[in-house]
Amino acid sequence: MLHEDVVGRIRAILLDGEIPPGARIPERELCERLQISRTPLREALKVLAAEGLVQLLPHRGSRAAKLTDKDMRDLFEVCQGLEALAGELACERITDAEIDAIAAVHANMVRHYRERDLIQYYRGNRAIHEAIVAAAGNPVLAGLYTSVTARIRRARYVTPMTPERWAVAVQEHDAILNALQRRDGVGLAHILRAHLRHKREEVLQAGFAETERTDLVPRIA
Amino acid sequence: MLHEDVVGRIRAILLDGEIPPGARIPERELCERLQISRTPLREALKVLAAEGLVQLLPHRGSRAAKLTDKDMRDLFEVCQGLEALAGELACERITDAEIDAIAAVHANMVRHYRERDLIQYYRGNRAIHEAIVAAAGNPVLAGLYTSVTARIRRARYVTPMTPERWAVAVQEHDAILNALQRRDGVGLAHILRAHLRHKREEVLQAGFAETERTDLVPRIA
DNA sequence: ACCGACAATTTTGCATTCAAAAATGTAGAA
DNA sequence: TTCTACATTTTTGAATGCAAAATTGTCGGT
Repeated sequence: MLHEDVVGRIRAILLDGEIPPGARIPERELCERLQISRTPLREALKVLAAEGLVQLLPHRGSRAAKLTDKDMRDLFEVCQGLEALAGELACERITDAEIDAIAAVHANMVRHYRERDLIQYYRGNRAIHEAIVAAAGNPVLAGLYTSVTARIRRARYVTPMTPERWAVAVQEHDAILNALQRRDGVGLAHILRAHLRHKREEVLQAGFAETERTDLVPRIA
Repeated sequence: MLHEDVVGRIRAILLDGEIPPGARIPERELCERLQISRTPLREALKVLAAEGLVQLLPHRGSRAAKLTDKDMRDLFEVCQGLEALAGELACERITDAEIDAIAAVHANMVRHYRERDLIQYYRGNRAIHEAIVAAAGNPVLAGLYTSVTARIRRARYVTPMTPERWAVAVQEHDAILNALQRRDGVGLAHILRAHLRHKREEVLQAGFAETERTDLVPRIA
């Protein structure tokens, strides 16, 4: 197995929550499962630690990183900035065909909304955001976006929405598509930021952060 | 030596250009120099590869990454986005004391400009940009900024400037400080973007990219 | 002399091994 | 019984060893 594949496999395990945030990462088990020895596994863990998905504690092994409220806020904030930038660049560079493709995904997503199929709705939703970033034609930006969004993926695409919030989100997506079609970069950036700000507020309100707050858990006695 | 230190040492060696872009990274030599074995060295190289400073070629070792014109453009583009975001956030969160500190560095930098001391000018320049990012109070943003700017540091802070361009850059910095003092986030974001766009144009014009363009080098005969 | 095939050497990537550190378990004293 | 000191076990972090791959060097054919 290639180094990048090892990193990818472990990343997937972490993102799927198979090793939940805060849990210790069992080196020996993962070695058996991936059929590799500790050397390449540990190389991968250090890479993932640099990405922020793994927390390394010297002489105490590694844990799946846990996000505090502050982390979540910071990540969303950066994500807003990256998507806004992507939106502006995309409007300069996107082709008509790419816009049409996004419009199709959008229409499909709206259908899923009408059917109240949250899973499928989120799938389309994510595809649209990623397509906009891809259309920006900037691999550096795309790379940062991937690593930042990976860390908030679960919060962003799992949180249930109130009917009101969901309706607003769909409206925002109409506006996003509209700005794209008009190639209104500034407008698109604006909408994307608001869209993500709303999502962030929702996520934080839902208390989706992963802190255990052991300091608030009273000891027995 | 701690893992993070190993990464830092090698990063420094690469950023100093001691191993120039495109050159092979001599594993055995580095091991001796850092007094470590190949295992921790290779862990560090994988981390640096994930950062974009090192290029790994399967079964062919690692090289110091080389930036093409496109890479340079992309990195500057992202840097613009990050600094603009940092500027907006900084205006919301910066304290009066922090602004005063930046104003002091600014005054000093202007003095170095009058003395035509490019080295010292760049030092202050960089300190100001970093202080703005720090004032944004977002460690995630700061982290991305660090890794993106590391890759363009040499291009950004070594390129000589024409007297005209230098004068304009100083004016832009006046405007940056002014926007900060007025806590005009939108304005600051605007100026920072323009400032970096100009720098990027300058760098690209100077042909600072690190591509060898072997395809353009005519063979003998 | 020049090119290509084959052998020798080097380098890479990973498994294994080993010492040090941390975690765990145990026994004895209060 | 409960706490602490000590021994045992486990886990971590790094060095070494080994097989596979790539590079280099050599030789024979043209």
